[in-house]
Amino acid sequence: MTEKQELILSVALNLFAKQGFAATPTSQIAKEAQVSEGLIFRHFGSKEGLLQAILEEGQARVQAMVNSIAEETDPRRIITRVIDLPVQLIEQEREFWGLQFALKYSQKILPSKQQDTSVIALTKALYQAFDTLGYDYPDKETEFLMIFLEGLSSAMLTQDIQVNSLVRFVKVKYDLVQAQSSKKTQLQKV
Amino acid sequence: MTEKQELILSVALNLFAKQGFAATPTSQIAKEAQVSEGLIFRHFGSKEGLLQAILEEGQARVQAMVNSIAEETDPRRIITRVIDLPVQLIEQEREFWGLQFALKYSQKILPSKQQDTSVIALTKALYQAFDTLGYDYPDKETEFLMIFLEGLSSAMLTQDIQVNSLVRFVKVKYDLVQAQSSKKTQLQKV
DNA sequence: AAGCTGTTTGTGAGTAATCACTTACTCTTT
DNA sequence: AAAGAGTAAGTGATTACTCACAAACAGCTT
Repeated sequence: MTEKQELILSVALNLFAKQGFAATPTSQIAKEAQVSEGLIFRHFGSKEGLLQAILEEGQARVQAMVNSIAEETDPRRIITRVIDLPVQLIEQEREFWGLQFALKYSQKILPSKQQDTSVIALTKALYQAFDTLGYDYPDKETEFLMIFLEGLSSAMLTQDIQVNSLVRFVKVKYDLVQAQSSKKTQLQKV
Repeated sequence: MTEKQELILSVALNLFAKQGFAATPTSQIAKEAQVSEGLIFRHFGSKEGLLQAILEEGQARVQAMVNSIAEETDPRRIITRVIDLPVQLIEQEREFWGLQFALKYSQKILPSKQQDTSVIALTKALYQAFDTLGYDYPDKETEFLMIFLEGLSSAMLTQDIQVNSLVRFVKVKYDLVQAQSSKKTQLQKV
């Protein structure tokens, strides 16, 4: 991977996230990366090939974090880390996730099965955690939390929300941390 | 509004939702609507004007439903109807909402202040409902539910989930309906 | 009814600009 | 000297949009 190759990837990610894939011409990528347009096609074959390279690079980093969560044994730690995961990922790579979410709604782009397996692994870990903790409907509880986290990710990308206080609130609900005041807000388990 | 004008709007919505705004040429819209390409520009001025017309048309329908919820007085009915709203909207106009979500992540398109005011009105109604019911942190509770509903909408558009059972599960959590079995899963209020 | 007139609706053939991509070539590294 | 990295100048196809003109329709006067 040469310097210019990495530069192209980074500039392309930046522009795809900002303007959208279809609305970003390769000529603009070349110009801002200060390379010839032909180099993009030499390295990545096509504009779609460039997109795929960007997506695969980002996906590898996710996989590592997901695996680490799945190895966890303490159910409360699992739930905590699943909640923290999207927040960390988006704070680290906001542009990448903005692009991911934008692509999600255009049925043209293939979702690269790796992403599915990540989500499935996370779902399984969460289910076992809720089950171990004695929740009555661990499957629904899992689905509920996963969908909330999808909304949280979306909100982080499109609005500016106070993530920390909201995450704390959620953790209190799931009895993962103590409430700050004497009042209680947690979910009732049984 | 002539027949062909409505035809253009409907075909354009269909294609924008399926392929994305930038990836859909006006020539394709004209072809599938069986009108001359010039007619699109006669009626809507530009491709962006066409998009705006589509968005404004859909937004009017939302406003009516939101207003009706805000007039509600019973807090439990408010929460129930806020939860049901996105499900109904997406079931009625899946393509329109697919387009809305896709546009959300491309910073280019203006979000048409009307959408903001709808969300604000909904947020206010929800806050008052939670407050009336004696929830400890009605603001956090509101934010939490709104973000979950954003995730629910997203999930309805991109996966196929069993919405009904999930919505029921949520309503049990908020004590809006009875649990089917003797087990309890609802949120604890105080 | 019939004719006249102005406005709106609609068409088809343009247009310049831009698109993704290619090719012939040079430079750099080993 | 062989191979990959990099470039500049193209390529035809496609893009959003325009324009000159025709058809349809409305109202108004005979």
